[in-house]
Amino acid sequence: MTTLSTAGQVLRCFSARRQELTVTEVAELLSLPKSNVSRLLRAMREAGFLESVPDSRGYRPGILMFELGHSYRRDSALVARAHAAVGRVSRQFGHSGYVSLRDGGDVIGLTFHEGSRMLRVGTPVGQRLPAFAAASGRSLLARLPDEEVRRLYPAPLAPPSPNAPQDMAELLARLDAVRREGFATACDESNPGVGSIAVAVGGRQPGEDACLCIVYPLSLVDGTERERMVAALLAEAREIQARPGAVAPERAGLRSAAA
Amino acid sequence: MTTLSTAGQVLRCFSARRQELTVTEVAELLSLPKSNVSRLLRAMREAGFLESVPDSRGYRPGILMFELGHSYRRDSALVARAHAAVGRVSRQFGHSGYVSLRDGGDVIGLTFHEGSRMLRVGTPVGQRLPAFAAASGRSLLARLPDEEVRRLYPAPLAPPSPNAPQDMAELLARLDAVRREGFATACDESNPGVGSIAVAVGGRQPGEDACLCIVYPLSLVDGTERERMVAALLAEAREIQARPGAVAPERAGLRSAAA
DNA sequence: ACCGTTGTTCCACTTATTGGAACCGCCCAT
DNA sequence: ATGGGCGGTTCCAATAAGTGGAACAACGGT
Repeated sequence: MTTLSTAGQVLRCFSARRQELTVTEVAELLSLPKSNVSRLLRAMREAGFLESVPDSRGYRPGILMFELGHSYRRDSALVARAHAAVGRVSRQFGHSGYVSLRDGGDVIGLTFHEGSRMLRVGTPVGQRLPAFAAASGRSLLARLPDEEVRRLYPAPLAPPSPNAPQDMAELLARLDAVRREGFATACDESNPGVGSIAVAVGGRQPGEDACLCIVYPLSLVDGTERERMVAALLAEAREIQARPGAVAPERAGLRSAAA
Repeated sequence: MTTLSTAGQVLRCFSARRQELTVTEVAELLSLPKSNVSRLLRAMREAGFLESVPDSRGYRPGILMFELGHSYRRDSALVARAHAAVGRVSRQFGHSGYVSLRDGGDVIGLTFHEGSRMLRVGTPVGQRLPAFAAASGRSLLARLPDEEVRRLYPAPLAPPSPNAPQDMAELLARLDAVRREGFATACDESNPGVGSIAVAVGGRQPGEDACLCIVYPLSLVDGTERERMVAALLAEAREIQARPGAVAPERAGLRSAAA
């Protein structure tokens, strides 16, 4: 193991839940000697990857991570168009929408358009979910051959709810349905009370796909509205696929703030 | 030099301008042999710090950076209160506002509240500016002793505009004024056409300070409005300082999206 | 003041990193 | 077509790092 890959493992220990970690916690999570972890975390702090939390022994990701995170794919044409498309559907129905990407067996929210109804789903930006247990994730997984999906989940699936696929066979069956129908849906899977509809759009390379997803409170949406949202998302995705090089979306205001 | 600190240097080569870098570019920027850079970038990709850009030789920061960046200080009470306070002043006057932090001799935008006027200043979130040439930066620098400010800028200042401090003496004089008056201002410094007013609030530790900043188009604001904005910001900052442990701001909607 | 916990330092051992030079592959100009 | 030129990779011995068990130090709590 190189120092660099261990450092990567350390960073993966952080999440929205775990915003702060100590030497002992990291040592246990990664099964490493405390001595190594102690030096590694200090070295990562010196290098800017981490910072010490004041009045605490803990470490947290450094401001360098924050800075880098905020220009991620800022000028990707595909993401920009997907974001604009999601925004249109979101405005039309009043439900929140977002664009997400796949990273291995997970999906991560990339951009968000907040819904306009009083009861609305909040932002998933920067959050990681298991792809197999999310509409957005399955819409992206469906673009891979079954064989590759199997490789992404070598261990048995750990479904977060009874509505999620319970094993590989069920997952593959649902992916097949996504391939036939062109969209994926989920109800009460990774997030209780939330339903979602997702359509993937392709980049030039496989693995460079993005996903358009609308999320809504289950209590608010009936079959008719759901079908209209599916149709709207499919139409937007078709438009993106049909004309790969089309216009980027507008940006309002002066470009960047002063101080 | 350890691998880790070199990796940190590599990441610092990226910015809003430079979203993608090749082996040769990094080798020149850091004055390192191409052989090392070639291996390092590959190792950083394997570890998740970077990803290869499709149809290009280039590398860009990886999705791991994006993920980590989005939970940075998400649950800091100081930042949350500062953000809420900036939001109130921003709404009152219609101009954009933001919260920023100092990192060495730079400031970085952390949260943003968009203005409501047709002409408004855009987001600085995740962007790095030289602290000495920004109102937000000077409000934070003013909390340090002169001696430490000198240490932060060992080389002669490189002012981005004639309105910025041209040398260390002028900077220290302006910091002194900030300490007396309690706020900092800037016009046409790092961003042309933009004026700004900034007030710092303190964390428990020095260096853990945050800055409340209002930014406006110079063409829209006269002396009277400016003074009222200064007063509003000062009042908010006083409130934060007076009651360090007070309430966090509201968050709307269901907490996190499903998929 | 003591104990348990957490983090750091030490040191011999092992392994990775370094950087010059040679090499590969691609694109462009002749 | 062919020979640069350029960007990137690979090779290798010298060098500098990382490793982990154990002893040690620093806190916090009772």
